[in-house]
Amino acid sequence: MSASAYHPHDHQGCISTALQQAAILCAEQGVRLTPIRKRVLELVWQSHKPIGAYDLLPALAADGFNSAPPTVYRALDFLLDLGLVHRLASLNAFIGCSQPGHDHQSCFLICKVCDKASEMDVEPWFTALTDAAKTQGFSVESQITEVVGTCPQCSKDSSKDSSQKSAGQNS
Amino acid sequence: MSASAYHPHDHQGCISTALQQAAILCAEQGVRLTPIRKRVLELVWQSHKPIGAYDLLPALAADGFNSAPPTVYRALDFLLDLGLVHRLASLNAFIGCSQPGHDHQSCFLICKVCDKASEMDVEPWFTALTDAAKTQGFSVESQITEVVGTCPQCSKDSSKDSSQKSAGQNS
DNA sequence: GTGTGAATTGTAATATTATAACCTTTTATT
DNA sequence: AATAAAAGGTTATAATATTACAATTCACAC
Repeated sequence: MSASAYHPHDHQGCISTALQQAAILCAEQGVRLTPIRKRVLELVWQSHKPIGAYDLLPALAADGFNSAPPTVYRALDFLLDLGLVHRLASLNAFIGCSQPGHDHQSCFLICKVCDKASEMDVEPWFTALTDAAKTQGFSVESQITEVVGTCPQCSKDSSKDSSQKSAGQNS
Repeated sequence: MSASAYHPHDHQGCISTALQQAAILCAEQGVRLTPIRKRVLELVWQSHKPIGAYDLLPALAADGFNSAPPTVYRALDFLLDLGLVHRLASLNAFIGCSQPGHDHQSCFLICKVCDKASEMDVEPWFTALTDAAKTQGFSVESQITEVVGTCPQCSKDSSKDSSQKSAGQNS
């Protein structure tokens, strides 16, 4: 959860937690977490990096699900609406939300070396932006902040050798 | 310049200022502001809203320039590299930079009513963001923040009537 | 001022991401 | 079972962006 996505961790645990939370959230909202939606959420979480919509299609096909763009976009839209996944506009890719259900403004730290991304809570940042915008008469509704840099794992790796690109620290 | 983009203003002045600044910047950097590049910059500035790459093509064609996607993307890439324009990832659109040459972290306030966008300096809070990331071991390189909300002009308009979509306040 | 290499532009094709439109199936409810 | 709403299937296409390579123009050395 707060176990900074870049480090090795029990990712299977992350996935099942996410699926459980999703089931609860859908029940609360009275909406259906259908097999396709559930599978898409699982696939998004399974990826160690933000994943593109089209990258989900082969896996869906392999599972015997229908596999055409509208299918996956519908599922993603559903998950986005519920806040179960986020879309990273700068990457045209999707990532699981680590605090679904909490209506929060988030910020993504995207590592330019390993391409992984992690969500950071930025309530103070958001408050500052909102206030600053307000002094200009602009009323804020939502925001996306996407930060590019180097994650701790890759910083560490590069201080040792210098050839890594998403090597090692998986799952 | 800091005349909050949403309000009526001498936009022709904005454009010529931008072109002059661009010429200076290119001279400083020893790069060429060719006719195509200059025209693309002008067109981007001429637009009252962030403008898509493909929306630039007809105007280029009308000017007798070559008009194919690579042409405009090359020009845009050139301008992006120099910091003369920004790309708004959430809109797949481009907008002129109001402080070119100043290596700055900015934030865009995008009005969901009139679709115009304005750049806000976030240097003051950027430090806080960077520090927060640093406590997680993430070293920040760059950042994009795109805020959606309602601009002052549209807020004012909607308090009077309720049917406006980019009407009126042009140029 | 000519030759040379680098930068820029032209051109055609194609990749990638996302949506529209319409029809069929499934689900929940009566 | 009848019905309406939701979800999914299917085909086509829109919108955004890039690759690859050829032709041209430019800057600079000679």
